[in-house]
Amino acid sequence: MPDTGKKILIIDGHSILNRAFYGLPDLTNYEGLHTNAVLGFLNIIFKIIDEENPTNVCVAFDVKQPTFRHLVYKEYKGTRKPMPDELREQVPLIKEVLTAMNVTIVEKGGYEADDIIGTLSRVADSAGYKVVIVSGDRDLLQLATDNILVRIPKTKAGGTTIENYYADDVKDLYGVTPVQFIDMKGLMGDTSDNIPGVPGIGEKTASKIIQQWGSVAGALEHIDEIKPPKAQKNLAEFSEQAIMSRELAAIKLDCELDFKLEDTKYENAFNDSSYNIFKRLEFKSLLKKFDNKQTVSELKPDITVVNSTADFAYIEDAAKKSEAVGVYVAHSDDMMLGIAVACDSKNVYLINCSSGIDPDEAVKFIYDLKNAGIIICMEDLKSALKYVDFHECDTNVLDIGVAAYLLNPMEDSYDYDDVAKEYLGNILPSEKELIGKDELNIFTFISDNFLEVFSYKAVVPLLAKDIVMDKLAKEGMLELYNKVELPTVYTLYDMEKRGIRVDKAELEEYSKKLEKRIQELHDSIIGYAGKEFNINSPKQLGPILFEDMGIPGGKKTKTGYSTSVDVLEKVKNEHPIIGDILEYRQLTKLNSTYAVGLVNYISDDGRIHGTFNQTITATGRISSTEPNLQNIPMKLELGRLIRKAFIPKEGYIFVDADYSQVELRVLAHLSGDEVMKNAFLNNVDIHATTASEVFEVPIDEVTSLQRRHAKAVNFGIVYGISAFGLSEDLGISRKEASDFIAKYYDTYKSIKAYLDEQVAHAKEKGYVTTMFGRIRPIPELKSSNFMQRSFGERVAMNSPIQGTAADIIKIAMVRVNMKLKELGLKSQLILQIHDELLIEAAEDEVDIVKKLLVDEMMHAADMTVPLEVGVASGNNWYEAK
DNA sequence: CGGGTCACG
DNA sequence: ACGTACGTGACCCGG
Repeated sequence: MPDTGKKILIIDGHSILNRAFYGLPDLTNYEGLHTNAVLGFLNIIFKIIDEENPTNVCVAFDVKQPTFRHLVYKEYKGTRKPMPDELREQVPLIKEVLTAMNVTIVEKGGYEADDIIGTLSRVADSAGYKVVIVSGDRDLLQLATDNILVRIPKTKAGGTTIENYYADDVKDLYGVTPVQFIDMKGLMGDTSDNIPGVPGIGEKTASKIIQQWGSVAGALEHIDEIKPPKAQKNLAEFSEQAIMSRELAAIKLDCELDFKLEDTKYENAFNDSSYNIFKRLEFKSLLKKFDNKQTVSELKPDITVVNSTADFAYIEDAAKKSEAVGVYVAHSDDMMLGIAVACDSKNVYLINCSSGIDPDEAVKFIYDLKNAGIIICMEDLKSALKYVDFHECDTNVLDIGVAAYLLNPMEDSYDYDDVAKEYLGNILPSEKELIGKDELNIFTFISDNFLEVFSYKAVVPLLAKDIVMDKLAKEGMLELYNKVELPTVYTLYDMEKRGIRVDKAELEEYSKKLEKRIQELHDSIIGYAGKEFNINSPKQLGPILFEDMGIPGGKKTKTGYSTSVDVLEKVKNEHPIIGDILEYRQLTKLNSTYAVGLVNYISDDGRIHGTFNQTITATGRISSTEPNLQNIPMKLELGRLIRKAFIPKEGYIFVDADYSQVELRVLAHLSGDEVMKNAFLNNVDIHATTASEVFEVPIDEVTSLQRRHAKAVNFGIVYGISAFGLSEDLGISRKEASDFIAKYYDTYKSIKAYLDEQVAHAKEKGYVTTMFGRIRPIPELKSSNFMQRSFGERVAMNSPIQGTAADIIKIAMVRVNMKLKELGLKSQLILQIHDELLIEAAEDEVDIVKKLLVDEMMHAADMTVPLEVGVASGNNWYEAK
C-alpha cells in the first residue's frame, strides 16, 4: 500500500454533536442561540486535529430519510427519542461553521453517516491515507483495522479524554475482532437503534458465542452446541431475527460517494468567514486560533495621553458635542494615576497624573463635565468613588455595569468585555488577557496594554449607555435603576469606607481558647482512630470511620464517603469519636474562618473594610467578600461569641435592626392570601399559626414539634418546596412531607395559586419579576433535563420573594444612609445582612437613630401587610442582636 | 481549581 | 425514574 503521507480525519457529525451537547452546560449567544453543542464539537475536533495533524478532514451527517435498513426492518431506530430543540437548532449551525472553515460535509440520502464513514475509511485506506475515525458511538468499532484508528472522545468533568481503538484494541476489550463485533450485535441487539437481537442474550453471552463460533452464521451451524441452554433455545427460535439484526448492525463499505477524496483537504480553516461566525457565536477561546487576526476589533479607540491641563478645553468641547463621556479612573493600590475620558468611539484621552497633572485638577475637570450636565458613564462606579466624589444626587452619573446586571443578573461579571459582547456585539480582549497579573503602578501605567485596557474601560460604557438604558426602560426597570440600584452604589461605598471596628486582642484570645480545645479533640480523635491522620480530609476520614472502625453509614458522594454533619449526626450514638469530630469541625471552622481569618483583615485603623458586591446574586441581594461579613456566626452560642469582638468606636454604640419574617410577609402581600395576611395583620406568631391551621389544633395547643414542622414548611414554601427537601429537613417520610404540603396549600389557597402562576409566567416569558420590577431569567425551565427544569420551577417560586425582600432592604438601606447624612448625624450605617442593618450610633443619637431606622425600614415598601422591625442596641454586635 | 463542608440570611 | 429545598462566600484538601 502506498504511503502518501496523507491522513484523513473522518468525523461522525451527529454523534459528536450529541456528546458535546450533553457534556457542556447550556450556553447561548446574544441572539439567544444555543451554542454549547457547537462549541463542544469544535473543542473535540480541534483537540484531535492538534494531535493528529491530518491533511484531510470531513464530517459525515445522517440525512433524515429512510435507509435500506428501514426496508429490512421498519422499526429500525423506532424507539429513538426526538432531539431536544436546543440541540436541533445547532445542527444547521455546526454545518454553517464547518462550511465556513472549508471542512467538507458529506451526507447522502438513503445512507447513514456510519455507512459513509465506513465506505470512506476503506476508500481512503486503499488510496494510501492514514485513517482516523472520530465518533461517540461504539458501533463504529467494527470499522477498526490495523491501519484504521477509531477514536471515541469522552467528555468528563474537567476535560476530554479519548479512547483509541485499532483492531487489536477492540479484540482486547470485547474478545472479538471488529468484524465479529457486528455478529455480536446481531445476537445482543442495540436498544438505541432498536435492533432486536436475540432475547435473553446480552453482551457477555454474545461475546462468548462469537468467540467460539466466529459469527452468527457459524453459531447457527452449531446450534446444538450453543451454551447456555437458554441462549441455544432462543437463538434457534429467533435465528432469522439474529441474521436480520446482524445485517442491520453491519456498516456498509460500498456506498457510492459523489465526491473525491481530494475534496476533503483541510486548509484555510481560519479565514474571515469562520472568524466572523466564531465571533457571532461568542467563541472567544477559539478566536485565539486566528494568529494574524488576533482579537483586535474595530472598537479599538486611539488613546491620547494628556500631560497638560491646557488640553482640557479641547476634551470638554468634544464631550459637549456628544453630551456624554465614558470615564475610567486608573489607580494603583491607593494612588490615582490618571483618568481616561472617552468622548466618542474613536478617541480616548488619558489625563496623566503620574507626572505633570495634579490629580486634584484632573478630578475637578471631571466635576466640571458633570456639572455641565454631561452624562458620565462608568464601568464600575463604586470603585471610582474613592477618587471622584460623586453623590446620590448626581443623576447624570451612570454605572453601566450595574445597569447590565439588572438586565441580566445571571452573568458572572459585567466588565467592559462582557458589556461589549452583550450589547455592542463586539468581542474585546479581556483585562486579564491584556495585562494578566501585571501590576498597575506608576511605571507600568503608560504601557500599551494598560492603555488599551483604560481605553476600553472608558469607551465601552459610553457606547453601551443608550442601548442599555433604552433596554432598561423597555423592561420597566428604569425606576428600579435610578431609585434603588444607583443610590445603593453610594451606600455600599460608604459602608466599605467606614468599615467595622474589631477588637483584635479579643479575637486572638478567643482563638487561643479554641485551639486549646481543638488540640484535646484532635488527640482524642486520633486516639480512637488508632492512627495519625488529617481530620480535615474527608477523603481520609471517611474510610477510617466507615471501614476501619466499622461505623455504619454508606457512600454518598462520587469521590467517596460523605462525612457531612447530617450523616454524622445519624451515627452519633455509634461511637464517641463522632461527637468529637463534630465538635472538632465546629471549632476549627470558627477558628480558621473567623477567629484567625478575620484578624488578617483588620486594617491599620483597627477596622475591617470588606467589599460589598452589587452584581453577583441572581436575585438582587448584596453579597459580601474579603471578608464575608454576612455570615458571622449567630445560630450557636459558641460561635455567636465572635460577635463580641465587633465593637463600636469610643463614644458610640451599635444599633441593630432587622425585619421579622420579611419573606413570608412579602409572600402574603404578593399572593394576596387572606389567611396569611390576617396572621400578619394580627401580628401573631406566624409559625405557630401555620401549625394551628395545618394541624387543625387551637393555637395554644400547638406543640413545639408542630411549630417546628410548620416553620420548616413556611421556609420550604419560600424556597420552592419539594416533598423530598422537606422530608430531608425534618427527618420525616416523603409521604408525610407531601401531606404537610397539601394541607398547607389547602390552608393558604391563594399562595398555591400564586406560586403556580409564577411558574406559568416564567415558562411563558422566560423570567419572573419582583414587586419593583427586577427580573430574574430562568433559562432552566426550557431545559430538556428534568432536574434542571424542576430547579427552574423552584427558582420561579423563590426569586420573586427573595428578590422583593432584597429590593425592600436596599430601599431601606439607602434611605437610612441618606437620612443620617442629611440630618448631619454622627451615626453611620456600616453593615447590611440581607434583612438587617447595623449602625454605629453616637451615644447621644441612639434614640433618634432607632426611630429613624424603624421608620424607614417599616415604610420602605407599600404592602397590604405591615413590615415589622426589631431593633436592639449594645456595646458590641453580640449584645445588639 | 473543583469538591466537600459549613457559616449566614 | 429522574435527585432536590432558595441565595451566598471561605477554608481545606488533593489532583
